[in-house]
Amino acid sequence: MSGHEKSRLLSSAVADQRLLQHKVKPTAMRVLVLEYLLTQQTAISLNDLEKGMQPADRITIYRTLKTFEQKGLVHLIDDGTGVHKYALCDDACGPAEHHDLHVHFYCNNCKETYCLSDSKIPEIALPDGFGFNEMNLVVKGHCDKCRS
Amino acid sequence: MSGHEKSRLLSSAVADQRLLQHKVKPTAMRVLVLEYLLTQQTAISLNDLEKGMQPADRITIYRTLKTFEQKGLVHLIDDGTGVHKYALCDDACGPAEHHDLHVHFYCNNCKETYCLSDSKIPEIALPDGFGFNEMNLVVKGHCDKCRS
DNA sequence: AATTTCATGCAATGCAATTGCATTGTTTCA
DNA sequence: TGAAACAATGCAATTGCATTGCATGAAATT
Repeated sequence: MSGHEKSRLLSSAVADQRLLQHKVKPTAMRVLVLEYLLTQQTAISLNDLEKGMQPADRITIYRTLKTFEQKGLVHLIDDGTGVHKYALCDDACGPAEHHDLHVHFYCNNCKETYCLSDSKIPEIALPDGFGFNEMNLVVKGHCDKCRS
Repeated sequence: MSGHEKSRLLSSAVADQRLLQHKVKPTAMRVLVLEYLLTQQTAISLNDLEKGMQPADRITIYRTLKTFEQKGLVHLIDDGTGVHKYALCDDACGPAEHHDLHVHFYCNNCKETYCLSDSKIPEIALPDGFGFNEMNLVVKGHCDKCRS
């Protein structure tokens, strides 16, 4: 390991830890992506991620996110805009299943997508014979910043 | 008006009525699309609509659906598959707003998308400062046909 | 050191939504 | 009625994004 590598690892011990916990090999790229995600308050698209951490290859980021998703670090959000958004999972998420059954909020004004971790999705009464597996609830409106 | 045209109009009085109610000029194309939609039990994609009523131009169907949506005849459903689905609205829908705050159900087995008109979306508690406008709730699982 | 496995980067593909433009049909109005 | 204005249609082309193929490079394992 080079000196540069070592110092990088030291400065990103948190990210490394998190990667290792989820059995993801902490490469430079992955640490960078994870660190960037850690700075975000809202979900982010591949495009914005690419812009924010240039120079970095779009496809590599894409595959990194896919790996993160499979290992339970990140969940993919479909907010209805047509473009995928990504956000860090709670610690409780693992490779087998995501525990992100929370509400997502899309602000029609600033176009940001929030994870409302505290707003749980209530029970829905389904017609007879229908069996529940997963669900996706997106609320749209104006966020706190855009209303004040 | 030709005899053929007249008989067509007579046989599709229901569709014509519905179009006129929503201030949509009942052209041949629009009547055909609406009649096809009336036969559907589940939401349908542009692709399937095109296949089902060939020969008909894909783009024209697309724009017809867009018109229907704007006039409150049809609502567009984002079921998370990435392709848009369309379904007829309740009579209560108008041009200004859609009253389709019902749950949509996607069957992971038969890939059909249902409008669960009777399952209303419950109140969601949002964080302070967040204002509600619209919402989209998609439940996924297995439908009644695929479980029996 | 050699082999294998994994990560990365670039190019290319695929799919669906959407737009531009020319043509045709329909309404309006003098 | 006839011409102008407008709306609907059809075809071609474009866009935007997700996704895959393939070749190179790095890392781990023996």
